[in-house]
Amino acid sequence: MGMSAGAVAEPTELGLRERKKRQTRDAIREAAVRLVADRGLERVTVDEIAQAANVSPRTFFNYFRSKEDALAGIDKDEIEETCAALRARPADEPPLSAVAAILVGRLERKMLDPQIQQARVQMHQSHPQLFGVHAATWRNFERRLAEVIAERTGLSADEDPYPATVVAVAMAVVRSTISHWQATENPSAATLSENLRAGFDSVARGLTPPAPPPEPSGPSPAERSPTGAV
Amino acid sequence: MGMSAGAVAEPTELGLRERKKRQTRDAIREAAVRLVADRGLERVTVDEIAQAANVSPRTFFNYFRSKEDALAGIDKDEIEETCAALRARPADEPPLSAVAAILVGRLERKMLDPQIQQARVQMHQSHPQLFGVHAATWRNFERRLAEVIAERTGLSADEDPYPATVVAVAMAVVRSTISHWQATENPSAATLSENLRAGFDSVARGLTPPAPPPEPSGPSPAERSPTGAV
DNA sequence: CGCATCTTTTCACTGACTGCAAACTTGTAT
DNA sequence: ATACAAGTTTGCAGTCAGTGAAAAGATGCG
Repeated sequence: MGMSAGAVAEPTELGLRERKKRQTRDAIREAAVRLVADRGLERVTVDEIAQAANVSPRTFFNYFRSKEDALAGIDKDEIEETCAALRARPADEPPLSAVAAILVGRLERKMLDPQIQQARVQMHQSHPQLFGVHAATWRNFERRLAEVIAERTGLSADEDPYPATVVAVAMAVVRSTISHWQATENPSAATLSENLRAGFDSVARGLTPPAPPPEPSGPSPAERSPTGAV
Repeated sequence: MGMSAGAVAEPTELGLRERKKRQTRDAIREAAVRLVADRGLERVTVDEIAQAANVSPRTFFNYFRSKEDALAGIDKDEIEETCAALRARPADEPPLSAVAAILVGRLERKMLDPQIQQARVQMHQSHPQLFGVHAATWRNFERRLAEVIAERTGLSADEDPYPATVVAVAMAVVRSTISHWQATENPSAATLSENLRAGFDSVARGLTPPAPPPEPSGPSPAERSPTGAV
């Protein structure tokens, strides 16, 4: 088949085969996301996704291991980037602060595209099963970060539970805060970062309880501690 | 069929129906865990589990929504019990301590049957997908505990992120510690509790890093610190 | 063109899971 | 005891997810 007259602007590094494959993959993913966003996860069959993407059902499984897999967007590169960012923090910074900083930064960057991010979070809220697909990846993510913390503290990631604990706790703060932030009518999107920082502050203070709001019964006014940096 | 001579010591609060249901449920769960621990998740079919539990395959699905569901370590009753236990802690105890206490207690009680429990933990390690199924349940569990913490602290679980954070962090400590404990050759099963307590202590101290062990670079092997713990 | 290689499709199959109606068990009022 | 209401288990028939194998169709290349 001769090349069509309109020369492709792209420097066609990849052969026709590779291009077609990518195209097919994208078509399937796009069809899956569109259909699921429309009707919900269990109201969409693989056959329908395949049909919408103009491929056979079997081809769907040539590209994705499961229906959920087609909806995932997990990036190995991001793990590496985040590890590098953690390594780049000042060496004398306390581990929790360092992890907090990179996780908050990551979130802030992601929130720049609220459309996609909101949709993704929403999807995880309404289909917690999707969490399962990512579980292995997140576990790996935590492990890698823990290794970096181990380097920074001079501990052994295998022997000492501390690095893993710091990372796990930090992740928990992020998850919990996002969930809480989603659940409340959030006045402004910007406050997520503030909430995160407040959460990390609270952990850094050993999770001592904050002063409750003024109760009608017996107000015992403990002084509010000034919320500084993490 | 007459009751056997050995009269049941239990004060039969529940009718025969309810008792049989629990019995069936337990039988299915036990069969599922045992078989999966033996052969791995994908080498066991629902039919086999049902057969091992002496019920029809259809009955399996009357009790559990999926194969994975039968392996979930938490049910509604347990959530209620744990919430009650948390409510029963001294009112002046710091929230983190209270949650730590009930979670450690729960774990210790479960570890009384190391066969099953070990298998269960192992399963989660080798089949991270199971987290997906648990995600919804655990989320609910966390939510209920957070509500109790909210009661205890006089905060609003909806408005203040603190209760959810405490619970989420505590859960993270437990998960992380179990995982770490599993990964290391554990000399004795009893040290899990100690590790958990150490982890919670560390959090209570704001996750400040512990002192690192002597560095291997210099050929001056300082005496090993008499670390009883970890 | 002709051949090796890769991709897609078809087919047949196992296993998860659901709805429905029949059969059976238990609680209870008579 | 008996009978009836209500709950539980089961078999059956069917849909959908997911896999292996081999035929059929593209593509790359000499």
